[in-house]
Amino acid sequence: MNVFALVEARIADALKALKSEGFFNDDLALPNVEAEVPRDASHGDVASNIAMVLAKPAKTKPREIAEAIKGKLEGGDDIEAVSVAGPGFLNVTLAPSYWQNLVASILKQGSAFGQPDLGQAKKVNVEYVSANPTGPMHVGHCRGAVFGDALANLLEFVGYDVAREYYINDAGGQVDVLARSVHLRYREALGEDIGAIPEGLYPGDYLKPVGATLAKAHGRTFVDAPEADWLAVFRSSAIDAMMDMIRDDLAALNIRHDVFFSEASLTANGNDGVKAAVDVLANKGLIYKGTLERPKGHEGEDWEDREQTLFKSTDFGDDEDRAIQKSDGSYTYFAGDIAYHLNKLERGFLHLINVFGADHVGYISRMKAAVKALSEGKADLDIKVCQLVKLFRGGEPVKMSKRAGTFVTLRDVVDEVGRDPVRFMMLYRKNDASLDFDFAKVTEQSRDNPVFYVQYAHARAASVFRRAREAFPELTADSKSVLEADLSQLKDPADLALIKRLAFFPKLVQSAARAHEPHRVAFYLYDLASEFHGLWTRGNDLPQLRFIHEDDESLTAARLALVAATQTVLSAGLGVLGVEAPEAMR
RNA sequence: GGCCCCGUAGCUCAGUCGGAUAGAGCAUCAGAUUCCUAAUCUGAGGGUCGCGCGUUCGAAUCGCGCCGGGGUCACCA
Repeated sequence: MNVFALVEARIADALKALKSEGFFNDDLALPNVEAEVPRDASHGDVASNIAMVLAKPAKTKPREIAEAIKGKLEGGDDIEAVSVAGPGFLNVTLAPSYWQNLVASILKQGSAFGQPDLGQAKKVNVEYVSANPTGPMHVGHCRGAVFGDALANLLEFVGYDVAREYYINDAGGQVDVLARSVHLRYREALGEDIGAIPEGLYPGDYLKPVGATLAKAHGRTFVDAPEADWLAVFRSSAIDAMMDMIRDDLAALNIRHDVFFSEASLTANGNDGVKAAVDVLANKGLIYKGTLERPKGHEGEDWEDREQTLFKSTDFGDDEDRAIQKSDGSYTYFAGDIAYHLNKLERGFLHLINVFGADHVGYISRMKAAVKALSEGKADLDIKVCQLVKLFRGGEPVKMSKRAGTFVTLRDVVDEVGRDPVRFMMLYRKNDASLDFDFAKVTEQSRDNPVFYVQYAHARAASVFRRAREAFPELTADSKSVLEADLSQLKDPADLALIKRLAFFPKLVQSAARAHEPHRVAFYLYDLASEFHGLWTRGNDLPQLRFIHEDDESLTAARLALVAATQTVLSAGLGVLGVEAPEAMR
């Protein structure tokens, strides 16, 4: 039980006792007790606003309630002091022994520390990246990829059963264009001069090897053959090649998926999963023929007023109904996505998370409407939007143009900056705020980069153990002497401040997981690293705060226990972010 | 024009479920290393939380209306 849960439970007990003694009316419903960190450490270790919450329903002054609770809490195990402050805050200070014992508890739990069973092994589906299989990943995909991966890690960390999915858009017109582009490269590989790549086809050199492979496999068979003969073959090898490339790019960022779900598979093998999904909605009376109004801002002349097959998404909070079929009768992308999400539901997922880029925000409300309709409100879909990443180099924006071939790929960024800084920077910002990414800042001025700051803290902890080995070879992080050290020696305020920061980790991880916000972990790690660096340097002035005392093995063991606990939490947090926790920085 | 995101120190950004005197980094200024890695630390200055109204015992946080920046808006994916 973490410290907040402990205090919450104590207060809840106190409320029950007060109620049975007639302090409150019998019909008063006792609310959930919430405890948090007070803004100012001088207010105590844990604070609760429960008295103010209860004031109105109990028709009693908040301070009066707080005083009554205080009376019940005082003298309890591990509680050193209770005070009432301000309008009615209840401030609780825990005994040093409680904090000292926590260090042992962290070491005992190891990497399991901070994993409250929030998820209870419930199944969660996280869909992220889902970039079109028409080329290498560009830098714009980077943020959503890292975010989705870290979010999946986070949910796994708190006990969810997470499936990481990638939806391959391999069924639309784009992949036919891809196949045609590859056909040109195929002819080129056979010696033909294809000239400039025509407008509308994919010009990238990355298609050359695909053409060459097809040339080797099929010779000249398809050079003058009608498109119908080769389209499917070329499409499928092109998609395979692109997905291999994308998987490599993702691997460079340490990102993996459990499921690559093919859009085309929905309608393969004689099944029509899209029609089936549309039928599900039709059976609920949610599909109809109708016309949409021309959008206000749409002044273009290419607007056609025509009847379409529509999904009544406005019944579920969308702004307008959405098209299911194109003018040629084939299904829209949205129809396929409905089928995919029905598939997720059929696989037993009631918690769905999609990670979108900012350019897809307009898609959110229809997707939520679809899931609401398909699941009859039983499933929840959260859509996390990653805002755009703007690239800079030394303060100057990096201009990108696909035509000029100057667009920056994900691989470019990883190669130049490194995996860990890329991941950390992408997570060192709220997902829905736009992000300026400056190559110069992340590389040249690496001193200012928070990722090194956090990693350095971990490396320093490792370094202490390397040094300690010289004086006390037996004092390893997992040794009995360290695990069972006399922790009452950790009594300096700086020691206790670090321990309290460690104690916050479980609550932090829980709230980050609930909010689906992995960036909170990154900021926490920065704060924790700061606390540790501070304690380290304080050893300059106060020798008793140094970690190694060659003339005192017992004290060294206790201080090493604190270092090990810090290292454990840093490592766990970095693990959630998918950033390496190095043993050394040089 | 509709919808979504953002607006907090000179700059880049945190701010937990509505809580106490709004925080950090950078930059500026002043300091710290015979000693576990100075990729570190200590201190100082710096604020109309875009503006207004409302809800509340209490608002950076919630609601409404403005202002500014960005994204997006039948049929593509």
